[in-house]
Amino acid sequence: MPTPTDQPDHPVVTRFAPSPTGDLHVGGARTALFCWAYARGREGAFVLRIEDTDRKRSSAGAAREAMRDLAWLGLDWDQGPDPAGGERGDHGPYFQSERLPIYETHLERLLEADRAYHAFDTAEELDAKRAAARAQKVAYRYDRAGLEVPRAERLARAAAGEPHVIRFRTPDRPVVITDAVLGEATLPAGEVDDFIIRKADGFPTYHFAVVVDDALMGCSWVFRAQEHFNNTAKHLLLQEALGFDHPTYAHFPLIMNPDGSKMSKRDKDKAVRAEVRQRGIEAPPPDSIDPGTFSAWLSDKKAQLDHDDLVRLAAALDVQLPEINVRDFRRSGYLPEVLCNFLALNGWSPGDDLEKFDNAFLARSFELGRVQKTAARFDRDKLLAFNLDAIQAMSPEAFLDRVRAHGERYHPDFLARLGDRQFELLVESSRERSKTLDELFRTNHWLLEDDERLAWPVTKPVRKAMFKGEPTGLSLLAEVRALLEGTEPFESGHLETALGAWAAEHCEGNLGRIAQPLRIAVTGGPVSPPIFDTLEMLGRERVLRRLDRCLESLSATEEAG
RNA sequence: GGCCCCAUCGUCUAGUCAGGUCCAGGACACCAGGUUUUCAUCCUGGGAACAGGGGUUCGAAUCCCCUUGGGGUCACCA
Repeated sequence: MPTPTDQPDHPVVTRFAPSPTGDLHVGGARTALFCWAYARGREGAFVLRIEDTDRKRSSAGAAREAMRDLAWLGLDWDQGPDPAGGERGDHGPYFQSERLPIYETHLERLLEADRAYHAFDTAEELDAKRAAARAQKVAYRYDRAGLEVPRAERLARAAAGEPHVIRFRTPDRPVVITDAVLGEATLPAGEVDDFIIRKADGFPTYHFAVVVDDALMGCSWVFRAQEHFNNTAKHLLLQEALGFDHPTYAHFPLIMNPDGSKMSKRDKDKAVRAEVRQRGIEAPPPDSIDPGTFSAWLSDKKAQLDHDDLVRLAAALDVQLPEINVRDFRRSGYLPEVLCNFLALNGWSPGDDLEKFDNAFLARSFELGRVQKTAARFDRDKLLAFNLDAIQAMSPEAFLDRVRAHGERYHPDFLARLGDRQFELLVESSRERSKTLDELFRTNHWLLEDDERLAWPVTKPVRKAMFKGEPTGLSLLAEVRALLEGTEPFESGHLETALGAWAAEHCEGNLGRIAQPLRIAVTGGPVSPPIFDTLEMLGRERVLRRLDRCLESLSATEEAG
């Protein structure tokens, strides 16, 4: 049973087959990206199949979201569900839950040939055996208890409707797996047991469905994550029993957290929990999440907040959630083309010290021989640097469009409170300091703050800018007020000229002496876009009001201590 | 624990398959300077790795073995 590593006569058909049990994980996204690239680079076809054989955990919503995420990444498929309705391709349906009769046909063949059998073990019996194996520190393998029931009886009991599963009768011999990236591996005989191929609820298991579908859909190349490597033996055996050709397998290295742990949705919960614990928080911040939910979560270390609550709580605590799923990266303001580029670099590289490229290049250049065998640790800092570079390379117009689209999706309230010109100015002045599309929404709350409620907490940089030096920033502020009142028009360029001249006279030409106190006065803190833009965004009236209140507030502070 | 796989800077990686041009290259991060009205950017420079031990060979990051370390898997989940 040779597994072909090269199939010159086969058209290239790859597939991505997510299980719609939650958001699309970045690891899954990378698998999809590589599958897509391989097909696109070889005039092949890319199939999307939804593996929803787990009735309890699958949802149509998750499948829709996965398709939306793939589309966002720029990955299109030739065959599979069509998000607009219906499906593309001739080998559908592409939801496994709709293919039950097909699986039954092939199951029947196995049953008839006695290559599979009905088994009536209860879940409790199996659990007990597993626990026993664990206690003895040996690997659990199904003991074929089901085969002790004579075949005729098995058939009769199944026909009578007794609950059962169907198991594959695994041949007792070693299995050689040939993998296009890992090479050859031999699993010794007995390593693969009589695994279940149809569950008690009548649905096929992953192993059975994947083998049948890959064969029927003509998928000649199976790419997936390394966690599936050992499963390949089961699939190879099933293909033989069913008389199917073996596809070429390639297993990609896993993508791990920076600390080497598995990247999982739990990490987000952990990040928030760690922050809550570290700050000793005992009740949720006002307007975040339900106090009952919060305390139940806090008191149970194993509990996980649902995603929306987590996002709300993280926002209230100003905690950055680690991005795990594609939609997390989207929400954080990463560019899809950058995410693809970076994801491709985790596990593959084109060589020649080249690391910036687009999906078209990836499609042209991707080859299995250059795929890494070792797990990669996901470095968000480097991703961020890539995202920054891409943003800096964008035209101001393109950046404006993309930030606006991002804002409409994730910060509609922010957008609604700004005038067009105000928003454009904010975006323009933020571009060269933006690492993500989301950053300017997070760091410019001063713009939305009510003038009458703005406060000036005296932090170290504030003290330095306002109270130190001779004259102090605070006194310079009082002097510059008249200038601001008279500058016409109240616009960035004019303000720059006027304040520049004023600084030459009053600050020995050192603009910083007045810029920083001004920034603090009008924003409440030491960080904002360039000062002239900051002033224009606010407008004269608000600038003066904030200035007056600041003078009042900080003069009192200065006198007090 | 059984079985399978893997191993180059802190991280992603080039170089490995066809041994010499590699006292190991790039990027991110880091450190030190510099530019800058804050922050961020930007510029210059720097430290930083072939896991260890045996072989094979004139010659090993590259081939072989062992040790160590890491990962995967052992579900009526995929």
